[in-house]
Amino acid sequence: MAKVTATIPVRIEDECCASVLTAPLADAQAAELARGFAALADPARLQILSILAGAPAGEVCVCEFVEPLGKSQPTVSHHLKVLSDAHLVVGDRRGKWVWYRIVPDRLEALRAALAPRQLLRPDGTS
Amino acid sequence: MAKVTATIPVRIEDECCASVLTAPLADAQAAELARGFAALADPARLQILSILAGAPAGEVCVCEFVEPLGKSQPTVSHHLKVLSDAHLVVGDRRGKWVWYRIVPDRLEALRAALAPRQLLRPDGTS
DNA sequence: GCCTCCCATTGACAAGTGTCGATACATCCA
DNA sequence: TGGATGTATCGACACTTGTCAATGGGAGGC
Repeated sequence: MAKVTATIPVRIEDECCASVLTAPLADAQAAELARGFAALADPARLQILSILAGAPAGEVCVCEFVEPLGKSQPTVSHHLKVLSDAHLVVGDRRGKWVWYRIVPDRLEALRAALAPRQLLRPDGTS
Repeated sequence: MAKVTATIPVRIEDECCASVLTAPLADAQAAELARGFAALADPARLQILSILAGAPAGEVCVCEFVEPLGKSQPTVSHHLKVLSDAHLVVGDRRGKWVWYRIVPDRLEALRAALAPRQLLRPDGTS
């Protein structure tokens, strides 16, 4: 926030675009957050996270996703890669199988970015 | 969650894809959440929300976005429409200008969907 | 060695998205 | 009524994304 002469309802006079509002959320931070939310912007990927979150052991074998999602195996693998690239999940190979689990910190960071008070301002530049 | 024979670490025997995990997050809910996150999946839109969140009066005139975002007016209008369609913001016309403000409930709903315990399970089907 | 199984990658395609210039619409003022 | 100003829509474009069939690669069993 920068200089704002009228603190409250800004009279509807003749000047609307009074500059104000310096750099909001820095470009780099906005881009980083956007990448995270983009990874969440697909039903299949949300269902993957849902399945992972509901798994008793906290991790699920890749083959467990194919049937519930109703997608082909390459498609499932693609979505897992997107989530993995976004650091929302990590995979662990054990023998023939690969087990994925959620990365709680990353998810929490995205959740925190939507917090009411410091909305989208991880640096506290409110 | 449905029937799971082994409650904990699922032996690495020979059966991996043992069905399990019935419908996770329902398709409709997943699609709805995905639409919400898709609206957040763009740096320009996150900056718009950031500017709105930082505005003293909680609302900002459209023209206030153009300069800080560095995008053309039609592009800004487009992003506002995306946020509006996702019910993340609402616009209010006053005279020549249109003032936008955040819809807290909608944002909170998306944030809640990322909560650790009931992760992505708004219906509590954990 | 070879075969089988699980998963990842590639290639290709349709569909969706971000962007801007041009234009239309809405409102206010003279 | 006409012009000026703020905002939304349209058309077009490049780019990205979700999807699957086909293929490649790693691990275990024979």
